[in-house]
Amino acid sequence: MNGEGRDGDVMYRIGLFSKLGKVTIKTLHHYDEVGLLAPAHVDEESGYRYYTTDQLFRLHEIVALRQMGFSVPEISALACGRNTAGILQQRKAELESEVQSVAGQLFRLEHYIKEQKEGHTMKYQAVVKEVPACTVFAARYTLPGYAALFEIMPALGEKVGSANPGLKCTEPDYCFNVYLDGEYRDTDINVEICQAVTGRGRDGEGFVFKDIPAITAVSVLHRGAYQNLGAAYAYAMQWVEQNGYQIAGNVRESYIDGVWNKESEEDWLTEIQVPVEKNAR
Amino acid sequence: MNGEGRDGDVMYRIGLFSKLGKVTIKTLHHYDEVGLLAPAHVDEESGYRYYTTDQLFRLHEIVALRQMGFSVPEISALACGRNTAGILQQRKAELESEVQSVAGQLFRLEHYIKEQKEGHTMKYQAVVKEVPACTVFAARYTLPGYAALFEIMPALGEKVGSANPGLKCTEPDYCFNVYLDGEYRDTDINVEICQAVTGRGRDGEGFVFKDIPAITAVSVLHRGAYQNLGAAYAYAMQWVEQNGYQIAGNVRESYIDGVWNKESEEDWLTEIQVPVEKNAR
DNA sequence: TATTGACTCTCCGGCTGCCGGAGGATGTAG
DNA sequence: CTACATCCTCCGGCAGCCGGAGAGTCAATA
Repeated sequence: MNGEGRDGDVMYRIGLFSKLGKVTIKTLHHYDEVGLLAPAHVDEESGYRYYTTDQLFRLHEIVALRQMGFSVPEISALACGRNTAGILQQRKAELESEVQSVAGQLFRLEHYIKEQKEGHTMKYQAVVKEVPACTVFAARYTLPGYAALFEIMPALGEKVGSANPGLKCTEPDYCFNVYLDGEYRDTDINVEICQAVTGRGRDGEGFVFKDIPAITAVSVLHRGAYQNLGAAYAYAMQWVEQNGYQIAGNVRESYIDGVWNKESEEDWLTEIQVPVEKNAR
Repeated sequence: MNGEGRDGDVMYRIGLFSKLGKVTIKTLHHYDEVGLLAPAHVDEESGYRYYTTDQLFRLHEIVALRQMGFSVPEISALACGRNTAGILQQRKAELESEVQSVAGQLFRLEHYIKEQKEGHTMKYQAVVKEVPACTVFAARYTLPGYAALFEIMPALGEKVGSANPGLKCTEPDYCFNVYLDGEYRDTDINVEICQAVTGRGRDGEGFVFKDIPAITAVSVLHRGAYQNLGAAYAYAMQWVEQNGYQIAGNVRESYIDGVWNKESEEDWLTEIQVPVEKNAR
């Protein structure tokens, strides 16, 4: 019925053993292949695998570790006893960040569902992205109103260009404004205009070059005229707050499509980038 | 510099577009292949993909959904607007159970680390497993002590067998006891002996057949003499409590190796199975 | 003793959401 | 005209198995 090993132990064939341990035959094959759990005996002729209850013990250990989410190589390492504490701590850290991440996903999904229920047209989508580091030239202005912005920009470009011949904008273009006022204003707006370029140049009157570091940002795209940008800002800010993030820098308003390449205001495309960090729980 | 579409829109090649959207080229290839996001235009000769800022909008939506953990087919379905609410709810349920599961893993790992720190020899490993449904014959006894158990069992087998010729035990064998006393006793022990068989038979004097349903159980293996089983019970119970489970039925003590096939008590192998359910948070 | 029928073996491919690289075509600048 | 960057299409790989094909084994029956 059951095979007998040399030492008289009961030997189970893989099918029975898999039922004893409540794992599939395929899994046992796999563990054999990767060296996690070799059968006590393999018949040389038939290739049949034979297991003993000792293996059941080992299997239990493996399953327990798998149920904590360890990978097969990790379990092998743990079995050899190398760097046990390190592996455990590392897995703990992984799990902790995974808890955060799954909770975050759930939060975002609930936010999304709620919005949809409230009948929003899902005009905005917030996305977390990494914005790479870059070099920009920056100029500060106090403007009478938003309209003045796009009169200034060509002139600024000209000025910087003539002081730095050969200077090039990045491709794709990355040009953004930072509003320096803590509050909303529609007059006397303090603004910093930044334009990403391919290398540093010499500072000039009213503009400086800076290297800005990479950031993590929540990004919201806005299509249409600038007068409605407020809604995009509101959405982004609300999203940040409700999804467990914290604002970690000045918000950037980045111009993708605008009057320079689209006739219709409806086609203008602007991206709000809110630098963020994860909330400490 | 940038291509121009028929309608005058700026067209981006895949590299620039990937930088605009902060996704890799490979990802865009992939989304094209699976039909999630086709480029606005593909050059027939060169095969080059060209994207517009419209696609950027769409891409944003996709990324947002991916960041909530939706799969590609789910996003396709959401895009088509079929069964939107259902998919959202399903994903929500998935995420909720994932939160549970990851928290559970973390809990178990912490338990494991703590044990290891306390210098336990990791004698026991708890594993959650599904125990399949089966048919058993069961008999109840009040025993003077544990030793009596294994005198009774052969006789019981005989009795049931003679009343039901042709009856066979399952393979692998599954024989367990359930202690009916709520507390520990070492005398006047109320016990139910169960033996899994391949089919129902006729009830007889002192024994009945029953179909027992599948359960989820926490399993702990114990190797050695029965007098030390207490430690395994203690471990199992503590584990259940500390890892967010709840006892959901009578504990089974299942005999895998024993006096019938192992000479040395040290080799006896017993499995404690504690039927459980997840705690409602 | 041949024949079932239940097991088991070894490949091989597939799942997800991409990544990495080879080998070759295209596009743009100097 | 030549670099050099960019792009294309395969192909294979990742983790931890699952499913199936095709062939060999084992124990018991007819």
